[in-house]
Amino acid sequence: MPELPEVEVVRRGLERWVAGRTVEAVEVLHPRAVRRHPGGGADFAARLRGEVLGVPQRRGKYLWLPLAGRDLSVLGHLGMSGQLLVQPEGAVDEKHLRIRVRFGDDAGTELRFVDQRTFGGLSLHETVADSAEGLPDVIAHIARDPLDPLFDETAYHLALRAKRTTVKRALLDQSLISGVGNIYADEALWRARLHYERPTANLTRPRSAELLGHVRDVMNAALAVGGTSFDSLYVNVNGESGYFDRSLDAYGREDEPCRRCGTPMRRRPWMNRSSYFCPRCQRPPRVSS
DNA sequence: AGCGTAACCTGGCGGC
DNA sequence: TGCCGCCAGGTTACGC
Repeated sequence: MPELPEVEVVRRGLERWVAGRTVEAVEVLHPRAVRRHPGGGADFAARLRGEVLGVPQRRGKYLWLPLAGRDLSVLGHLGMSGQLLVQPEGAVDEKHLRIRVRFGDDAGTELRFVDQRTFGGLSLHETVADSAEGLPDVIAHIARDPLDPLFDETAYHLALRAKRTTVKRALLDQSLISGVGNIYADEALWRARLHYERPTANLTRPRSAELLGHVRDVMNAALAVGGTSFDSLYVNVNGESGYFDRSLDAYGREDEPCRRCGTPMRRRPWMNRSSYFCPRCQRPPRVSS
């Protein structure tokens, strides 16, 4: 499932393969793939035609392509199963091909948005007025991510202290810190030896700094090997799978021995998903909700 | 207001 | 063999 490292791998692929190219035609093959676009599929296609794509940017799990010389950006989110593929023109359509972008050059490739579960999509938005990188206005509420040099660590800590919630919820709250999903949340919590239901209100500054360090470490490790893949759904911009799943310490390891202490790892239903943890290294808070 | 939960969606898989 | 229910989870709408 694409989280920050996987999206960054896609962003780099787009930078190499589509930045600077001029859009010739857009086909929207499924309405849900453009449901965040205010004008619908026909409007999306019409407004993108003729535009020149700038250098792709990313914040958390969102990525966008600023349109050259315009205060507009194409915003993308991969959702659960989205892929952005650069394919040869004429290659057989993928089963779940949702959007095709053809270019007015002779490079011989096109950009495809493929998405089985249709949680992801593309849309066109005006950019925030003072944003040099062309931040789309609809994601202005998304916090900077932990790999962003401008991420405000002090503000993050103070927000954690002010919230009356638990630590994993706070890690997944994209308005506090972006880019963290269920997988990297469990990995960082395991590294920090924190139970997912620990209240954030009494986290000390050193403890939250340590947790943030683990979030950065696990994301950088994933980036180094090109993202994570658990099945054939996630591939990068050129259709290459990542290999980070082989080095996960917590996620998906129910009943397998903790890599620190050997205790069988556990899985608990949590927020319509699962939390994986070591019952010995990650003790639950005294008062569990 | 702030926090927690349900719904959106598809296909793989286990069980019967 | 085939069908049914469960599971995966990022985001947002909604309710308390």
